[in-house]
Amino acid sequence: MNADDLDKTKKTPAFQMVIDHLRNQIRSGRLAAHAALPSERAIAEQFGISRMTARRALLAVEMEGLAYSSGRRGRFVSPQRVAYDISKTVSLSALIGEDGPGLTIKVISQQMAQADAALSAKLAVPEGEVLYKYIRVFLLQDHPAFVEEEYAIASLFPGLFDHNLQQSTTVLMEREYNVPPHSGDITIRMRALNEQEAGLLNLPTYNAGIELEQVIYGPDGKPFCFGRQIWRGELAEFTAHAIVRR
Amino acid sequence: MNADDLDKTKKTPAFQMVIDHLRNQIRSGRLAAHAALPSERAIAEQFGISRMTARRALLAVEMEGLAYSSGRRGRFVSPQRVAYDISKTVSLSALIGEDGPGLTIKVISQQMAQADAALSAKLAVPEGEVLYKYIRVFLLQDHPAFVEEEYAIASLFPGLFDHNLQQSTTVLMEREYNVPPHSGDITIRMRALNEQEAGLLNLPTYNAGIELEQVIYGPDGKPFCFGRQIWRGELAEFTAHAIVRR
DNA sequence: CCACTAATCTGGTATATACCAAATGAAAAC
DNA sequence: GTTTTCATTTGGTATATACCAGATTAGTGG
Repeated sequence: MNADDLDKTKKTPAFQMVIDHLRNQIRSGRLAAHAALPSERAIAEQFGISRMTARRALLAVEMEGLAYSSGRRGRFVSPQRVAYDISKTVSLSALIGEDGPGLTIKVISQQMAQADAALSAKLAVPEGEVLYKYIRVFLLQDHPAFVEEEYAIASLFPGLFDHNLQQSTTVLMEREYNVPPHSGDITIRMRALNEQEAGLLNLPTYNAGIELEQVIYGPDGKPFCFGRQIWRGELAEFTAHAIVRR
Repeated sequence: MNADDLDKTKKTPAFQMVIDHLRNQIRSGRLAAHAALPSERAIAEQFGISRMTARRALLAVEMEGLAYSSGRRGRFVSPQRVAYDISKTVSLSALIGEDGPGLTIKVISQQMAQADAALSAKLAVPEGEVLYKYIRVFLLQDHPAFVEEEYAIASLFPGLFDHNLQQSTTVLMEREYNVPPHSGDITIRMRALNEQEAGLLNLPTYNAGIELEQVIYGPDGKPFCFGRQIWRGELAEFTAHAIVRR
């Protein structure tokens, strides 16, 4: 498809037609995950449009989750979404398996923190309660999937920071502290990334991602951990099995 | 805040600073839901930037879910998100209550359809099985929240289309056909809107929304209904309670 | 006061151009 | 063959301008 195929007499904007073309190319399976897409300038020349219009089409395809931009290196075809059953597990790394072929966890920061009003409500602790706070990036095949900011009640997990946080913390908490996750309260919404998240996920700050917040409860029904994951929108897929209550 | 406050010697792009300003204005609560935001041209003049840059900031704020654009009428502050507990109910209208003060359901189309491969898999029926297909928009206080495309097995609901579809179909199916929803399988992801969806939700087609797909099962464990809801991203918030299984 | 028309405002689409800065590839030097 | 430097390519940011078309407001006439 090229400039001759852009029917400019129709009502369909040029950028839409380019979106359709790119979408078809990606969805056809002809391009592998992480395969490079043509540059803004190449598309502009190919279709006889301005670079800004080409850019717009590429941004839309990114928005659709079919592609991602990687700094000045170019844009690439997105890998498949990760299906995460939120009604069965509260730990993605436990789900995928830490020894799975593609999962990498990077610790970005860790520190002691004190519960503010919001956190004290989430964790059912008094304001000022000492918490562990750690921020990590989860990468799948070296491709950042989501950023997680998590808080754990310090009194329940003495010496938590002496352990390697590049693993499932729920598995760690169960193994080392005998605190198994029994249930979780989860909230999912779409929102924009902040600067740090965007930087860690290699996305512009105004991009939208999917946020998954969860409070994890132990067998005694008390919360012990609160986390926020912000996912690249094109990678996230959450499933659940619901039993209807009346 | 105006042009004097845009510090152009810093590294922060102008559009980011305008985003921050708009975001603060909206989040401060000084603007009510559905209050008008300044136009692109007004912001460009106020901050001494180009209209394209102003536009970019406004689009980002929309993307963040804090505002929505309404044709050529302008941009407005988004209403609050609707929290929808997907682990308890499979019917949003039943949740909100059809006699609730703000819910309106509009039927966009209805027709008989035949199950293709994908639908036959979802509904556990043979390909070619006769289905009801209906597309509806759900509005909250006259503001479109999501578009739903739903399929129901025709043999289970004779004369379904003789009923008013401007109501909860799960409630209708239980009341008129004694087919109560027992459980559901739900999938949530982020994707771009197609043209029809975008038109119905008053959004540009390249905008991302949250898609919620669900298969509804009766007490006999057989699926009877499959639906796809595509939500305006700024309005959706899904919650769930998970029991951890090992 | 109401209806119609014109003017104005709004967001939407597109372009050409300019510049920046990170990343990559090619060429030159050791 | 390896390292360094330069050139090119890439996405990112910004601008001024043009035009379109829907929506609203203002003005005019009955």
